[in-house]
Amino acid sequence: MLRRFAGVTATMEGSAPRRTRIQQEKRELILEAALEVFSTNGFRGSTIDQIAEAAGMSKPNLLYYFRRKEDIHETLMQRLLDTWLAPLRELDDIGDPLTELRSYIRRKLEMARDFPRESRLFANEILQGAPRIMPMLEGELKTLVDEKAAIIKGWMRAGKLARTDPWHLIFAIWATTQHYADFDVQVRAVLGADRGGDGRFEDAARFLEQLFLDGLKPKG
Amino acid sequence: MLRRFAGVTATMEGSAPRRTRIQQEKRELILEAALEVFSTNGFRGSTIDQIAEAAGMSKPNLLYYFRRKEDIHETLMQRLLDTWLAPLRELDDIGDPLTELRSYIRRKLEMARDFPRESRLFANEILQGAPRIMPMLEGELKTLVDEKAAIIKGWMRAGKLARTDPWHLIFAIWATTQHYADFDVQVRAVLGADRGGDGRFEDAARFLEQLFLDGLKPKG
DNA sequence: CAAATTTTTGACCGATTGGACAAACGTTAG
DNA sequence: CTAACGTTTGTCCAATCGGTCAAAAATTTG
Repeated sequence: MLRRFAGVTATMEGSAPRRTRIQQEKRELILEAALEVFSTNGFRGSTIDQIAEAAGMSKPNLLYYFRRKEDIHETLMQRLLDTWLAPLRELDDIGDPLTELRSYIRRKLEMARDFPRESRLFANEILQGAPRIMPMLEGELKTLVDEKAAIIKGWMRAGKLARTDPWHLIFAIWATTQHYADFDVQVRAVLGADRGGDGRFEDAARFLEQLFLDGLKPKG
Repeated sequence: MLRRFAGVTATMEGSAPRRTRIQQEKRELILEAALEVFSTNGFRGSTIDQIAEAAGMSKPNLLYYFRRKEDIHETLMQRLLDTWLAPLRELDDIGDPLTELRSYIRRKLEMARDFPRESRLFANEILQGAPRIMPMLEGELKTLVDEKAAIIKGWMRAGKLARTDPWHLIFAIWATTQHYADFDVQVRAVLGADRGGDGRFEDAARFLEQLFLDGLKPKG
């Protein structure tokens, strides 16, 4: 008799892998634990034992739901990318350009605040050369960014926005917002006990809005 | 007879550890190799064997110069921090504020271009919670940033700069410049073959200058 | 109920890890 | 030359790694 596995590799046929209630719950539990572990230790720095312990189960039990360590990481990555790019997808041609950009910045900053582990997981992957998601970067991501850069370029041509490089503008928004998730320890250490509390995201939001809209030149 | 070691732990007395010519050269070789390996794989993701091979020597030979893996990382970190904060230390009260900030941004961007491995080594450490340099962040770094933030605040009070949060301004400069080192793979993937070449740093410099000085609002 | 199936676990495996050690080798000073 | 010292390496070790497997335990199905 063939052995059965609760997990399904990503390369299998696209048909829904119909899972039992227990399988769904346990897989969810593992992914949650793995997000915690991977995001703070990186892929190679994390062990299956750590994830299993964080998920409250034995290692062989975990391997019953995900056959390989990489399968967990892959599943996590696929889910992440959808939600991670959602704010940029929402960037819309209709509406006032400055308002549109401001709310994109705000949404990205909220994601850094509410999903710091996802941000760090992504940062870890990119830092190490993106060995597992390179095709996505050159494909899906590039296409999306090019598309949005074209919209921004249109706004600039219409005189609604200062003329500048849309791609580097998007990079700057990513960098400044994700910084508050990826470099959180540093931000809190530098701000100190008094200013490093919960208010730091509102301070950041105010600052970034002013920076991106008006820059640093004094008025008048 | 006591065994001798070419390496000296950081906790030993501060006296110069007088080393032979060979020791200096080999230690330098190891640190160069370790920078390459650590910056792309993280601390836990790197092995002594990898570093030894990259340095062209056997593992026991490497361990003759650095007794533990951590000692290499620690030495690398200490050297890094000095040069890494040098641009901020240069930020000076004399001279025009906008010019001063512009050249700080340019210096940081040049460091991202010329020392990407150092940037990634630092990013790796912060991402994983800065377990090895936390005291430095709360001590030396915070002191330096507070000091420079006070200078910037002075400029703002004098009407030479738009009023905003100096700390978050420094974060934004760090984030936008280091992004081109830490997320280099992503930047190149999104820009594509034509625009992702050597010119990307000049494009970034132009964009960042405009962003920080004038923001995105259209003129007039 | 009982049979079939799914879930869980302890024991185990080969590979890799960081590091120890003594012996061999090279170099230098008297 | 030779003794002392500095350098290099092969070999080894215990711990940890990702992953297997068979059997026990729990659950679902008829």
